[in-house]
Amino acid sequence: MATIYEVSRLAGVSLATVSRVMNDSSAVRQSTKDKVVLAMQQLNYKPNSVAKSLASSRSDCIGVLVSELDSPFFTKLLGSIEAVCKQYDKHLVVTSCHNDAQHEKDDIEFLIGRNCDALILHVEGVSDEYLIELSQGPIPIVVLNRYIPKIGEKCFSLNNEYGGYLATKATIEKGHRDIVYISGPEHKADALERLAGHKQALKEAGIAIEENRLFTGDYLQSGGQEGYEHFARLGVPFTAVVCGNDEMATGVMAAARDAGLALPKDLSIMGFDDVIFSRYTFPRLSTVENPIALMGEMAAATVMQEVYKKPGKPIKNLFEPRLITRESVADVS
Amino acid sequence: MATIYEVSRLAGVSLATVSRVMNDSSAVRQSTKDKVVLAMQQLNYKPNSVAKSLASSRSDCIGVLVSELDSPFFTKLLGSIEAVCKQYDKHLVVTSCHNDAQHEKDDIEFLIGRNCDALILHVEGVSDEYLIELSQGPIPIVVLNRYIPKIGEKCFSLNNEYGGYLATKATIEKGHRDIVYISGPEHKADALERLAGHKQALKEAGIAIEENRLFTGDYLQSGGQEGYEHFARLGVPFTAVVCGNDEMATGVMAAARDAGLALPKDLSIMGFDDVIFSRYTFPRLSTVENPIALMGEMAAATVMQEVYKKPGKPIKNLFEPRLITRESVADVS
DNA sequence: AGATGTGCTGAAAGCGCTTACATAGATGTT
DNA sequence: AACATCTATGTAAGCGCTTTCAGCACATCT
Repeated sequence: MATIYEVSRLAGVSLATVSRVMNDSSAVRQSTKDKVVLAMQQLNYKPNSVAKSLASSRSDCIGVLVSELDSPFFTKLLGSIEAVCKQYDKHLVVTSCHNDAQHEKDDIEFLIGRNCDALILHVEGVSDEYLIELSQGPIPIVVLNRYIPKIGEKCFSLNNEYGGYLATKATIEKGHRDIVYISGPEHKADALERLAGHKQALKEAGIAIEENRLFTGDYLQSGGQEGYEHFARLGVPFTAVVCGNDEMATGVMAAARDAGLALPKDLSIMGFDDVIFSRYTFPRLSTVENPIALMGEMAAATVMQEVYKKPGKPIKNLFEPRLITRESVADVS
Repeated sequence: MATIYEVSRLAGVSLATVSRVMNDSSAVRQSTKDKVVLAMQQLNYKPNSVAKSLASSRSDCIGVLVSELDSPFFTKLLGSIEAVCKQYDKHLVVTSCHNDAQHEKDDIEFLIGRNCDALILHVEGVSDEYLIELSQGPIPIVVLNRYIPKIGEKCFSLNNEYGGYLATKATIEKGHRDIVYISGPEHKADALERLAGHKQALKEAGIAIEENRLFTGDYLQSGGQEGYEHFARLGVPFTAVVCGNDEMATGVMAAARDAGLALPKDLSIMGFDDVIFSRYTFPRLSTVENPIALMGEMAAATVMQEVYKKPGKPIKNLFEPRLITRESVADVS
């Protein structure tokens, strides 16, 4: 691999000039520029971005930290972030840290050590305080799916509580009163917020909130399956199950169908997130839209504007959920 | 950020010794090591991996290039690659290049310039020759979903033709004779191979291969939808549609259902890949297993063994598809 | 006693680039 | 003609590490 030194030799100029041509960081006479460009082509010169990064303490890389890689949720997120970055010629260093605070910290430090220009974080293990402190450090961060008042302008999140409220309210409006809820894991803030919204809707409708109508799942299909079986075993009567996310909703679908139920006639199911496959299920899943892609886009756009001073559209931090009515919730009124 | 220099000062040793402690690259007396470790802790020292990378021309990073980020296929792939890398403390630099040869080349060069220790490539634009040449360069590569004889041991791929054969054969065995096929894009090798397998199965069964029973889609849901509508408009009779991948199969499902058909009674549908949501559909999709996760794992394992000299299980390069019989293909015999 | 080896440590030369700062030449000003 | 002002380039000092080489202290062998 040719280095800048060889280019400068061949072109008969100094290192500094070559560097200036590469970055067009200051004026270089056209004739000189031509010589340099020619030399670069002849040597098939490719700048070494590691050296560049060390010297300039910039990297044109954005570190992204997500909980998992292999879920439709993160797929959507990553895809949208990448699309924005690509547009501005920035690159992604992706790490996934499975919800464990220490892992998350390690990964964040790794990304910082990589000279990432900014960090986009979807973390659930570390504390608010840690993130606040981090945000005061030299490297800009934005956080996804989490709202921390002190650094609100760096947070991109959904009004989960309202989403949970919408889901259950819509179910009630279809005439359901015997509703069970399958929540996401207790250590996830969004799961708790959605649950709070659910309870709010029940309360407004004057429906009692009973502990045996709540099951805590894992946000995976298996959680939905277990939840359905749990309630069936318990013998509580229910005509609808509202789920903390779409994956669990499909789990319920599978389990209910295995139990011989016709959907949605015998059982109504409500999801949350509107991930890609929710419109492929049968019956197509009624759910709450979570504008994940938009959030990712906004997060990335923020970085472009703040860190790289690129012009851009105004930024939006808080997203409102929207009910998506398909066919999985039957009318029983 | 503290640097190695400050650590060496505080510990009263040389830079070299600190470096040796960090990497335990050669013997250091225990008492010296203790001093260094203490100093590191006191200064909360974090090594700068960019500097490390420049000095050592290693990066502990593996470059991954995929066509898209936001598809269940790549999700599965990335997830499995990441899992292996994490185990060995290696990191991923992910890029996506939307099937365009020039983009792919640019991205590959970017990754090389990043000092990636190895490249895992899922590319469809660049030529075999380019990849062969690349593989002779200083940086090791493996290629996914593509078989290039000259560098066979670096390729990880599925026997797509046999998979296509299995899918159609299974459909025929259920008694179908009027079968249409929705293929993936013509520029994708795997799409063509699957189609070849399909034709082979037809031939064996003595079913004529007709051009108007073939539609070329885009591997997306929309392609399935368009395909169904195309055939419906054309008026060719068919009882089954075999699809180049699961996403198009779900597209067919949606379109067929919109047209008022009962599935699978009125129309049988066969997919390919067994991506995550294929078991969530209704009827659950019969498909061909594509061990994507396993392929990713093997690719990553190869890198660990070859590049980092880690011990590991034997590597497998060629994968055999397996029929997964669910409920989307009805028996009409 | 001298030769040889062994274990640990330090000095210093990079890795390939950026970026003050200095400088030389051209131009303008009085 | 003397000076200031620009503009375009070069010089050289890093960025934070790794790694070769040499050297020192000590033990071991003849």
